[in-house]
Amino acid sequence: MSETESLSSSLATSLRTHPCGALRAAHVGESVRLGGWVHRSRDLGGLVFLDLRDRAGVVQLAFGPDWSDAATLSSAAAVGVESVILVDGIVVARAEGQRNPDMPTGEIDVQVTALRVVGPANTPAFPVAPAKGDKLPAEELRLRHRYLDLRRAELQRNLVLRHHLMQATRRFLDARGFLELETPILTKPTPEGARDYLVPSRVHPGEFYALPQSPQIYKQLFMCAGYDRYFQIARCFRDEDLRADRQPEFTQIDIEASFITQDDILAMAEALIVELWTVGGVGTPPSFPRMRYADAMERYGCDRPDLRYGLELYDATAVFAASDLSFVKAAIERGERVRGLRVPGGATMSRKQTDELEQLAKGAGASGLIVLKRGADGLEGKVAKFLDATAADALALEEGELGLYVAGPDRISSPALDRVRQAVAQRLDLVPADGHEFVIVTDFPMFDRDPETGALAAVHHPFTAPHPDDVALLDRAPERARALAYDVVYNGLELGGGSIRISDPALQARIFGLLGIDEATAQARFGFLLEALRSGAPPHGGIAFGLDRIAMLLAGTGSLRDVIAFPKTTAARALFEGAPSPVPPQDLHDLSLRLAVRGGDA
RNA sequence: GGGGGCGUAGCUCAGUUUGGUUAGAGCACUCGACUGUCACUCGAGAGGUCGCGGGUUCGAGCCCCGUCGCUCCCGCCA
Repeated sequence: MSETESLSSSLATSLRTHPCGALRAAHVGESVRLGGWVHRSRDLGGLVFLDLRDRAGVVQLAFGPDWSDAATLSSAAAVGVESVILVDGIVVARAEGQRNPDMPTGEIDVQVTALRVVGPANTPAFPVAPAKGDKLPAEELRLRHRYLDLRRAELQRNLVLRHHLMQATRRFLDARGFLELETPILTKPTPEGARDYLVPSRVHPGEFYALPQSPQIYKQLFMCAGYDRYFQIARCFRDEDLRADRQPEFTQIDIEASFITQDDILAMAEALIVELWTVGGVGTPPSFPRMRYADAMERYGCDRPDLRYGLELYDATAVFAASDLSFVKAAIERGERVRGLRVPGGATMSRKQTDELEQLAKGAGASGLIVLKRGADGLEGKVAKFLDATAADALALEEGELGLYVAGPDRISSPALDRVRQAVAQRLDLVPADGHEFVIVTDFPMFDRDPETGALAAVHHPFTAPHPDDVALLDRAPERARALAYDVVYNGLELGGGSIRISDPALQARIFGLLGIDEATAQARFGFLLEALRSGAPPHGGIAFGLDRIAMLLAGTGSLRDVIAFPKTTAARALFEGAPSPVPPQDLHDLSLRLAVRGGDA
């Protein structure tokens, strides 16, 4: 309401006195001039009604012989939907029985005395005004005619929300002394793990810029330069395959600060998220629980656990070690474990449903899924006969419960049980629709080891500081060393993450060494960061949030395409403009490029 | 890179199971009627490369092969 009121005065121009959606009973008697799109029209013969729409809302225009001349009346009857018109008229109160309680402007009409069609519209490719029961047109059409899709109330709401989230972010960070600083779009190929988008240099034949996957190195340079609180609503680019929640160009709320600890960053990050969720109309607790990575993996099999429901994992190795299941005993003798979860009420699941769960577990690499139900007479299931009478109690299975177990190394059983847990929660409808469960996961490992090559890779990125207690582990058992890295998790989704960075050049060199990056390579790839670290680097760290995903969650939509004005398709195409596209041979020549594939009809 | 779904009028869909006359419906559109509608109503009309290419067949929207587009998922995305 307050937004509509403030729009009312600020949107007045030489061509209009009010935005359409702002008119109310208080305006009755005023002469107004309006501009907008014809939302719908109803021609009753002697009377014509047009619904006029702008971004503030919809108002009904009334045309009639007592106040409109014949020419105005006939052009009102003839104008097509989605045409842009300018009208002069008088705001009148509607008679009893003619009011529309479903419209904010439903108390009044604008009796039009003059009409000008300034932007006639062809019949739109798909309807902008929703009819009850109408399905959305195909995504392809919506993208191809994006200017029409963006006219729809739903997308306007989403983009307005996105705007408010961005402004709230700027206010919040500005108030805390953060400087909004920009970083280049044409950059050097980055140490991130995703593929880079490359841009050929005309001036330097054979050389390329990369579009940034994130401003990571630049924000550290800002810290070294003494700009001790930085933020940016930064566009990032990654040339990887798309998903409903993944676009090749996306926006991060990128934050970095100096002279801080992990707790400082996380307190600030919590407060920002609380602010954004408030803007989105969703209440949150003032601070979020913390969970160590190792605990998250042990209890949920996942580094971003969904805490809206229980179904925690537990260790059942001892029970199965006492069984006659040879394949399980063999696994246990190899030092592996049996872990699983109890599903209250799960004994009602059909064989077909539990088979599907097993397929999920196998799809995640597990060799199988042990399914046990506790009925009135004890354990049921394919392997029940290999377990003794005390097993049900030892497994803590109550009557009516389903137990699901995976034997194997944790690196297999965790992801398998994670999938099973999520699937069970969905099938049994255990996920509360209005649940809002945050958790901050800390103490991520520094490295993981490539199972084939045995090489270490940075879990976060190569500039992440090790946990001070684990520095000694770096040489002895680097895969056990924890990092000062953290993620903010909401309903099982990663909102953002970050780390404390290495500010000691000697330590940074050591980490590069562990990652197999030799000095020459390090110098070539990010020498300028190393030099900065050697030139007086403050302790610093930061965090980055996915703005698109946050907007998507708060808008209540399942697709990033609904909160991005001009998104790409899953094949990374922009259908409205037809990008990417072949370029004329001359352009390639100027860039010293020759195509190895034949490119289109250019 | 792999797997699933979808593609028929401007839009949303039916028709494909079991090949057989001229491919239908609702909305939108055009024309006509209508002075209080708000998804106006009523009457009439126009509108089709069944995504594209090839094949099987006397005959293909329907079966087969290929291909393109959109979408969901796996891989991938520190």
